[in-house]
Amino acid sequence: MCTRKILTMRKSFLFLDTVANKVDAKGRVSLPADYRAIVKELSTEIVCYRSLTAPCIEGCTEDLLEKLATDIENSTDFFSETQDDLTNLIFGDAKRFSFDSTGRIMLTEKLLKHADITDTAVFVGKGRKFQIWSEANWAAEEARLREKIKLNRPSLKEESK
Amino acid sequence: MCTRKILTMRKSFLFLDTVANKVDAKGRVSLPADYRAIVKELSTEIVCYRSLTAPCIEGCTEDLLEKLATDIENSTDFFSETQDDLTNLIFGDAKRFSFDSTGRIMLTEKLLKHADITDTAVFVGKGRKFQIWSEANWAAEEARLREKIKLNRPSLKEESK
DNA sequence: TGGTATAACATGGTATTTTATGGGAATCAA
DNA sequence: TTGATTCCCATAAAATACCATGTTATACCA
Repeated sequence: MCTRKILTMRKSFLFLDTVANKVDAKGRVSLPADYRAIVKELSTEIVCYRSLTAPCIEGCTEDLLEKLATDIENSTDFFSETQDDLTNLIFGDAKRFSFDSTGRIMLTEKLLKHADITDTAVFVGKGRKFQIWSEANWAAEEARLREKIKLNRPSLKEESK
Repeated sequence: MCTRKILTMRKSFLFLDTVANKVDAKGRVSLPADYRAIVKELSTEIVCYRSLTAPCIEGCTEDLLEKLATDIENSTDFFSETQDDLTNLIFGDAKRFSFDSTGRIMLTEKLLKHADITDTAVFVGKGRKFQIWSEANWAAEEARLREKIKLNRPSLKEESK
């Protein structure tokens, strides 16, 4: 409630945190309350699509896709042909999801299957976007990321010593 | 109180000092008054996440993360793999914390555990960020830091002698 | 300068509100 | 009808706002 008020005044629209919510028999999942606050504030909608690179669902506000589309329109050189292809894939796959009065969305079979999600959906904030993972896949992914950071930033390793 | 006035007039928004506050059974801790003044002044919120390099919690204003999100957006392309990994780690772990009318935030189990905090949280200012340590871990860390400085800057050793 | 009144703060406790989640009725399409 | 989707209600747990108190720090005055 406090959050909502502050979001009303400011412009901070970051998807944060990691939340695990249950997927019930009907396929319903609660969108984390913080995420809902963002959607309401921006008067936009949630859009989800299969991640192109990982076994997870990716989501963002429709606003962001709008921005992406505009960027592509306006600059021919900024986006490579490959990226253009990727964009087509995303737009083709993306679907709009609105939540009911209790804050739940209903993910499709296609998405759930791509992410190996059966009974629990893990929402992972990514700033302007977020991802939805199965518990097992996310555990593996997080481990991979933390390992990678250690290797790529020896200076950090040094500091922690 | 004097602090607040100065903050109002100047643009000095540094987290300073070291303050030890109690963590109650529910995980509530008073955010140091000076820190709260900064948050209010900037009309932002506090965001905390597990330090990547040390057994402590790290915190900053949401503004700072906003800036980071924008920088990442602009510096790399929409589909960059590095961007993907980085954003997952940072934003996925970060959580927004708003304090109640008495100035307390409620830290999560995950964060407290990472920092070995049970009953006392030590807030350590770091300028734009701050850290939260357990008493024991902070004592060790401070000793380590002071020792390191001595070795790296013999001139200081000379003076203190 | 010293002493006292005042305000701010940390902290324990309690009440109220959100939120996640299960289940049922209503709506709609095949 | 059947199967699925949307809407609404109920509830338990968790998060949040609010109240009260002792203590400390600050401001004020003699």
